[in-house]
Amino acid sequence: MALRKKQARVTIRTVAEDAGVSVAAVSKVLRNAYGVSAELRAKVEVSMQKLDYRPLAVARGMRGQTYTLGILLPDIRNPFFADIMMGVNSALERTQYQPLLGISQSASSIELALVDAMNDRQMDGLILVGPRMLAGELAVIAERTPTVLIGHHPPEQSNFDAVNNDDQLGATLVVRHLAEMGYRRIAFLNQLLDDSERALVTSQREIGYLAAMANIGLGSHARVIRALQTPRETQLAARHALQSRSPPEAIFCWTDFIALEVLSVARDLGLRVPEDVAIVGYDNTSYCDLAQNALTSIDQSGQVLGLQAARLLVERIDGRTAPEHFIVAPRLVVRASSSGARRKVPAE
Amino acid sequence: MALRKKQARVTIRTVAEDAGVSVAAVSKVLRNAYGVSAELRAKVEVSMQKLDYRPLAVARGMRGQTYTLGILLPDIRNPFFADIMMGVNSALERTQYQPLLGISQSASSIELALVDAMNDRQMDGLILVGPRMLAGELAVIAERTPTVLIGHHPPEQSNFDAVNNDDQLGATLVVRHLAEMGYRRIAFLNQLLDDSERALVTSQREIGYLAAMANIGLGSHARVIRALQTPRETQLAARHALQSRSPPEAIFCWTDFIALEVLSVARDLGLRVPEDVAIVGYDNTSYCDLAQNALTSIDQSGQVLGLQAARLLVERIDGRTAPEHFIVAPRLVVRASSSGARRKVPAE
DNA sequence: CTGAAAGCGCTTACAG
DNA sequence: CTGAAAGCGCTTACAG
Repeated sequence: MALRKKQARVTIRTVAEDAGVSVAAVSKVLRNAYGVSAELRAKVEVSMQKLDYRPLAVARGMRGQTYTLGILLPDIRNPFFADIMMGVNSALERTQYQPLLGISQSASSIELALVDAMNDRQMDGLILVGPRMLAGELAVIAERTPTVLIGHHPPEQSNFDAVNNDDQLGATLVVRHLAEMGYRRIAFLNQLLDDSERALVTSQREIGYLAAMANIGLGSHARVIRALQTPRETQLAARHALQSRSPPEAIFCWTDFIALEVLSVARDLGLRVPEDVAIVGYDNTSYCDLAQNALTSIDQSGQVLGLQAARLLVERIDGRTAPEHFIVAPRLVVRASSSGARRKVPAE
Repeated sequence: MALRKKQARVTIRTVAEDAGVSVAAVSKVLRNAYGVSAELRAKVEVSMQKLDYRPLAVARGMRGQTYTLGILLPDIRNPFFADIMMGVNSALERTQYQPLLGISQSASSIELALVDAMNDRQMDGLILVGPRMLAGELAVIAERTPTVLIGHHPPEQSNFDAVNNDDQLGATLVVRHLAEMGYRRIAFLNQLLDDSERALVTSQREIGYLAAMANIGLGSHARVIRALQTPRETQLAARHALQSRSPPEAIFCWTDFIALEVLSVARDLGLRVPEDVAIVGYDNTSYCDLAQNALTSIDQSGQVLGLQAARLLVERIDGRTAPEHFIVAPRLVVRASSSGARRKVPAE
């Protein structure tokens, strides 16, 4: 008298029997494989519909694909990643692929463990957002599973695809804008990184920042502040810089998220923004638009990045091996945090 | 000459041969099943280590568990969910379970599709955060898969567990606080919901708000504003309310996220906060602490909610069937957005 | 305590 | 174009 759960699952075999065809035939219809007549396909589709058949991804994965894509996010707190996910979702909407997310909390050890966990679950492909891993580790991962990176500038030759905005250009746009507004002591607030992380977008922004400062003759005013990306460490670094003997006139932060913390510190110190100090972020997340923030930022079109990454990944799963690198142009969005103040143009 | 990929995967059979035992024995060690001698276990563990064996979750799932838990988030943009995830992760850290996230964008149709996708992937259990589904749909889901809800108050009898903060009490704390500060025309800004969504936390907050207003004699001042949770709709509703003939003196928003939009509108309208209008949120997310927001809010300990949900889910997977409902006490965190103004205590 | 065999629900060659 | 059979890597009864 086994009552519930005993309503025998609808499998590919049930469908085959109902349609009066072989199991292999149903499998072919499922995969849109070639070599099935229109009539057979129609019969099978009717039965699938009637029986409300759902293929078990886990079983498909034993021989073929799981139709599951693993998305690795460093940090769910940064709203920029929501934009990326919107793009990924819309690219995958009409496909059989289902994106599933893992959160690494920006720790490379967790990243590696997550990739292992995703491999154990036979993900068909991986999108890694801002990974902290070493180049060698990335190569090993991509060797096994089709992989696309977002926010990580790859070496010349790689076995994965990459999608980025032009981070050096983005930083250049910020520096030029601030210089035009009359700011000279422009600092860059970056994450605390080690040498293995030069490929990260934030390093690229730093390179662009330093080059732009030099190019417009402000090289001697360039100053990079580094802090772990916790609120506490960020605030300490900002407070320290703003209270130093020769405080920056403007602080360009590697992401909006951090810029909001700096804005908070400036307010706490009684500084006027942008009169006493200008603040600029990166990513143009939704928070920039709020009147209490009015944060100048660089729009790098997170949605486009996500969409392109998903598109490239599916291509790669389908067999492409030549690496592609998709680059989006950054766009400066000026708001009150860096504009409107009456500053005199620097003497020189 | 098949070169790469041909390095034959290490399977349970490889391990069995290496250890000189049966495949079944390795499986038992893997599952910590009873009936294996210490020596056999030791031998197997040495071989697993040596061969760097990783069981394929997908294959395990064919007969047993996949050791994968599906977490359904309505919206990755609300930073409150990051707190929940920290709790989930820490509860699962030392287990074999891997949480994987799906984002529903607050649409019940996507929620249902996501649950289907997760079932196709044989998730061992589900944590649904703030689901919009109907009670009947939830019951069907929980019948099939062990399920825990966060932020959704369940009916008396249910076949799933629930973890919540006491939303009615939270709303009461806010109303009392605002009344004490001298505000009388206190409005509540809620989502636009239909009747089937009474179980949602926001509805519970509304009930608590209305009851508290009545209890302290402000019933005639109670006013519920409803808006879709897009920035645009939220701003329109806030603007409309604040510019009406008898604008609210305080606006209590169902979540921080929305309160920040209202704060922005108030600033845009040239209103002083909290002198002209007080604003209060819910969730006490990290943004509340920023000086430019200084948002009074209710802390409902997202981390604790996530931790307890994961704990209850594992218990349920292990066989518990009696439903549990875990409730966290809300805590009011007062900041400048509702305090510090010199308001006279209401006449009566 | 230990192991040989069947089976989970699919896909993949391979015949017909 | 169609199908019977083997197999993916595990777990589950069931014998021994």
